[in-house]
Amino acid sequence: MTMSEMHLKDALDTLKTTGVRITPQRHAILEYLIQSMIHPTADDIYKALCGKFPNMSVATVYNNLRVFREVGLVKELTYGDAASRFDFVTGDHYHMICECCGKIVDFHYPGLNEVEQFASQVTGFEVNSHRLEVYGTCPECVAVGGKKVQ
Amino acid sequence: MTMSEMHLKDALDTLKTTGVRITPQRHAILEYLIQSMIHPTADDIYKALCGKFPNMSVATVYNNLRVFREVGLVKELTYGDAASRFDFVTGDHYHMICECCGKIVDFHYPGLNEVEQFASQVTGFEVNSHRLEVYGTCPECVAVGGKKVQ
DNA sequence: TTATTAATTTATAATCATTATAAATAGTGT
DNA sequence: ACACTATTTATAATGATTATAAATTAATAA
Ligand SMILES: [Mn+2]
Ligand SMILES: [Mn+2]
Ligand SMILES: [Zn+2]
Ligand SMILES: [Zn+2]
Repeated sequence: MTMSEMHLKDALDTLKTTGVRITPQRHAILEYLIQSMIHPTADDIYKALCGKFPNMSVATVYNNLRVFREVGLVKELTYGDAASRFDFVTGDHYHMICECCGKIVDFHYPGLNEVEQFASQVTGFEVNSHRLEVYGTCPECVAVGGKKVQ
Repeated sequence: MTMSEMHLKDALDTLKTTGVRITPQRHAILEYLIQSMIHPTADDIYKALCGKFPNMSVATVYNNLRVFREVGLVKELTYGDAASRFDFVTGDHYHMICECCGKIVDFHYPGLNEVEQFASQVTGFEVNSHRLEVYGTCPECVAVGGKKVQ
């Protein structure tokens, strides 16, 4: 069994135990998210699957992404004006984002617990989580001398 | 001269040297941003000033916030569905955000340069900046047993 | 297998932050 | 005060996301 197949099986199990029905659309969205490396938007997913599901509504994609987020299968990466992007959850990692072409690349880094603790002490908040993104220019965009777009 | 007055003077100087005209609306928006502690949305600013400027358009607020961002006077904090919030730039700092009431509190922390360097090495990107936010529950919301809302 | 039932999907309209447009107005240097 | 142009205003448009309600279907038990 490949890694992707294992992730899919685990995800379907999670849905089953959470009492969420497994529909062909949900199956396909999960499958797409697991194999995708691009951190797709809802519309990316819709476009990728509307060949297989000609009647599927964008609302279905949004609805299911919300369901997946609520049961912890998916993380939503939100940005201002631009559309949210979705990341199938496998483990903690951070994102490097190209300000020229929008590419998002994963990277792992040993936790930032000390920052969380420090922030908690100095603000008095109870800490739940944190979000770290690094912005820059990807090698491809550097090569063609790309300028900041988004 | 108070700190706020100095910030305002510096900001107006920046506009002058950048060739951006100083209008009453711009003056008022800057003044409001400098004294505000709440990291206001464009609409917050609009509501706060439309008493003084009964004919001002929301578009004016948005336009000027973009101008201020472009000349480096203001940072835009973007979130998914929710409206952007704006922060008058005085120095580098991070944000602690209450997931219950939405409050945003500043905190300072010695740079995360090593994370930037690490990320650059491992991804091959040229790094420009990073964004770190810590999420949790503020003391007030903890006191009343508030639950996660946004 | 079939019937039942509630969850889900679909189609469509609504929402809401933000941006675009064009005409009216006003800041700045002379 | 004048001329030139940036800015403001009013309004419409955009685009991502959500709401609604009717039609469909997954899951479960008889
Ligand atoms: Mn990722
Ligand atoms: Mn701040
Ligand atoms: Zn790039
Ligand atoms: Zn709070």
